[in-house]
Amino acid sequence: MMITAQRSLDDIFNTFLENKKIFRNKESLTERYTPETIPHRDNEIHQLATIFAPSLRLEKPSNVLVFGKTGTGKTLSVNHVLTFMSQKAALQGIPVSIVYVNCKMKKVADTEYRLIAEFARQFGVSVPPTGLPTDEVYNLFYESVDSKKQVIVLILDEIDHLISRAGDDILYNLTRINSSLKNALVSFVGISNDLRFTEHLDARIKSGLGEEEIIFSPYNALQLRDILKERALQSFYEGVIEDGVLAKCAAYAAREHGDARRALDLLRVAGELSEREASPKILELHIDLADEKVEKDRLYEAVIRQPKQSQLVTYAIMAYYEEQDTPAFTGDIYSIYKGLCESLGIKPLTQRRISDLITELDMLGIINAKVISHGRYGRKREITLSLPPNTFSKLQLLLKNELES
DNA sequence: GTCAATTCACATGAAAGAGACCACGGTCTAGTG
DNA sequence: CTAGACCGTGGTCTCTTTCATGTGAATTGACGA
Repeated sequence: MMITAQRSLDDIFNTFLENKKIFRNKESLTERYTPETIPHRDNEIHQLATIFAPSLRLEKPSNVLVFGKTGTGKTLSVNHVLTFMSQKAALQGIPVSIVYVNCKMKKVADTEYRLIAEFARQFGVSVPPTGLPTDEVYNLFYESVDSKKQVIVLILDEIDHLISRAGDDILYNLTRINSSLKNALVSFVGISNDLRFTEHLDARIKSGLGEEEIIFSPYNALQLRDILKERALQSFYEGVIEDGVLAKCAAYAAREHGDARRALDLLRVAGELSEREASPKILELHIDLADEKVEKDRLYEAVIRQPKQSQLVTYAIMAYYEEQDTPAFTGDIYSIYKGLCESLGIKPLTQRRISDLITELDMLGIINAKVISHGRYGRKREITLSLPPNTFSKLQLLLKNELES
């Protein structure tokens, strides 16, 4: 990167043109891409298919909960099975509809109202983004769906997110939808990243929603390598990948928790890096660089996208560590934060709120916060920055600009 | 020395408020024939 | 007479504040050996 910055523009474009390209089709390394086959998921796919088969006879399939860490192919497999099934149903003239909703999408489906509204919308009813009572939206949904006998499968991706934001009443209402419908049959697929997600649920909901449960275990390094091999075939030209690169990439991703998405990300970024360097091949070195870059970009991105108050807190934490080596506690951070607010002319939030913001930053991986009891000296959160040291100053500058604007 | 009570400095929960957004229905106004 | 502008009401949603309760080990102080 540093090298390219010093070369003249002409040079850069020339080398880019002259160089043999590395990517054949970058698309197949991105998240949007749906592969034809899903390696190492035969069992799960088989289970899913068995569960949903009854819908082809217009019987209500069981509700399913699908668990697994990110990048283990949950969404992919579910979509794969259900699209296949709906195509088959369409051929035979069987009324089966599949609706997919990602509950994590902000402003789309992260509250009860929006979720039902989104369902209704997918069935062709126009629902205003706000303003209606929630049961009104339920009624609109019922009307749109109940006109004829049909099977409907609602996929709720990242359902744990919905629950944590909006409580589990939603699920209770959802599981009772069938009793309000005369013709249509509705069943649910809940997809969750959190394995312990059902622990906090009401028992009735748990049994209602989780009639069947499927667990997607993480990929191991070997399986990841298979996946990478397959995708690499489509996305890169032949011979541009040095031996051992895929294995290393797989090993890096397996080190986290067998996240295929991350593995593909790494490979893509490594490809981009080597292309930029005008290297004819992707080398193992590029995987290392990519690993660093992916992590760094994620951090920057996360910090920049925070609302102003969270950024202020982050800034306060960095300011603290500029002065001190001892670990920071909530009280320390709060007083720095208050000082910052004063100098910027912003009304400071209460400590209660800051405490929550710190928890959020921790979950995003921007900082580490651990509750430690210091006995007589209280129970505090020990806050440390989880930044590689070389990113510190850059991030600080970035934040400063952001805050001043 | 041992043990339970105390204590600190917050963490964590619950509830409710503020302010933004929006739909709907009713009322008012200006323009039209 | 009617289309459009303009309220008022009631709804959701996010971010906060307020009030209340919980927490875990260092410290304290009573107790007995």
